[in-house]
Amino acid sequence: VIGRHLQRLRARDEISTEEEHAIRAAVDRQIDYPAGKTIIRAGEELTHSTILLDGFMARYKDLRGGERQISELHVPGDFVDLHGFTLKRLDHGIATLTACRVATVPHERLEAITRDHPHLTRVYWFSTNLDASIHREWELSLGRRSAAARLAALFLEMRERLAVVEMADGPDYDLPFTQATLAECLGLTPVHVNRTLKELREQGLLTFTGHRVRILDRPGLVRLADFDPTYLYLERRAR
Amino acid sequence: VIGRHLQRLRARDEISTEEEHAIRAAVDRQIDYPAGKTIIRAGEELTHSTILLDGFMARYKDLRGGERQISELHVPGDFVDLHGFTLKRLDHGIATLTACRVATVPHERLEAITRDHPHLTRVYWFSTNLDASIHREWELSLGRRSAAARLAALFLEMRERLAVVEMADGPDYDLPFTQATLAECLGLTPVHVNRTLKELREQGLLTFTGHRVRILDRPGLVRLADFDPTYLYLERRAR
DNA sequence: CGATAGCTTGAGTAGATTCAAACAGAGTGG
DNA sequence: CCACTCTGTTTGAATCTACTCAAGCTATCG
Repeated sequence: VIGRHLQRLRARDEISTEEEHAIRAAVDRQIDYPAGKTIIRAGEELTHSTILLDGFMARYKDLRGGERQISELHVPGDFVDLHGFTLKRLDHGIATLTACRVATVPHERLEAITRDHPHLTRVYWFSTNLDASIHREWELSLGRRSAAARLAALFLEMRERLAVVEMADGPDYDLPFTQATLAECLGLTPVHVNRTLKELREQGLLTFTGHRVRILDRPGLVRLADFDPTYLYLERRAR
Repeated sequence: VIGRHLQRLRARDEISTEEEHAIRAAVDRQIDYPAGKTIIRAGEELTHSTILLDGFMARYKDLRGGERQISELHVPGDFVDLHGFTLKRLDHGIATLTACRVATVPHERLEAITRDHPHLTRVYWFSTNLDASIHREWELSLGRRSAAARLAALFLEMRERLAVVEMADGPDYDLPFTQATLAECLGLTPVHVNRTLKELREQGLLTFTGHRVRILDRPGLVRLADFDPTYLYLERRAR
């Protein structure tokens, strides 16, 4: 069940079979959620963390006026609230974007890992630092990229991340989001996302229809977004 | 020398004297930098991490066109590139905003801490997760807050963070930044920052002159920004 | 077949940008 | 000591990107 999670970890570091066993032993139970459900509310006390097995989730923060900002998207294999292990309460909510299956990991078992598996601890620490790196790239998008460049950067990022868990067919992949969800990621309105998608389509850069992304001109998109995937830390590092 | 760093850690968790000794032993040497110097370039291989003892620093990412986005500000006591311990190369640059004094900590000593001090390891892991939490709050600002609300949120955040290391005089504090630096934090142009600061001043909310922030109407600012400081995790947690 | 969610397009507006110029203050050298 | 420069701040005018409000469209589902 935890295969994609291991793929994700092994894309960046070596995981010994002993460590693999420790991870498998840490997993408690599996849960299924419907689409559009908040599974963790901001400020809630946490006793376990959650590995996303299947489906898409989002971390989000809201403003009083109801404006929502998604701060990160999660794909299968991601530890969606591993940071909750040290934070104990989250500063944000986590919601499903599609139907999802997750595995839970009790915090006391994570604590045991920090006692007994220093290397694996660093791997998981790295994993939360990777989330922070993605946050920084999104800050760059939100602060300095045009609407078109933001969309390009988002679609390029999702392709790389989905490819790690073998969920991309070459340049194409499924992304079962509404345009309103994209707007919440990009700090735009749904209407403007719609217009900008049309632009990208008319320029032959990509299409996004029926919840599927088709990348038509990757070099063009990379140029438009000034996309540099090093922030995803996809090189395997020596132990 | 490391007093503010300990203050910062102890604002959030208990640090035993034994752990304090371990931290002091991990510190290698002190370095002084002038203002406006990039001390770590994106992608550079890292062998040590850096505690900011005095002065202000920023993490930043640039776009091809030269637009710069600051992703986080650092105040004295912060471990500015602790995440570099697990990432090994940073996805962003780090620059001084003022003259700074830092202490360096070799990565092999951090690795020793992960072997010998599980609780302290979690404290430092928490610390990088706190950085990520600040990133998320900034994503919210950049994506959904108006220019005035972004400024308000930034000034409120800096007051809280500086108060932890006793660098705030009640509601006022020194913030030796130019308006251009604020613009790079907030995803705005310097011109618009200037106009928006004027607005805040005319509404009696705050003044920012001569590198000093004077908070005149905190409730008004909190309302304007919808500021909720829980993302700074300032409550002391039980061990 | 109507209801609903999501997508699309149009028209008018607002917030932020760009370009430009003027101004203030600190530091420098003659 | 004063002209000069440099950096940073301030203001104005024109423009543009993205937003708002609104309506029409499409596909899906009970």
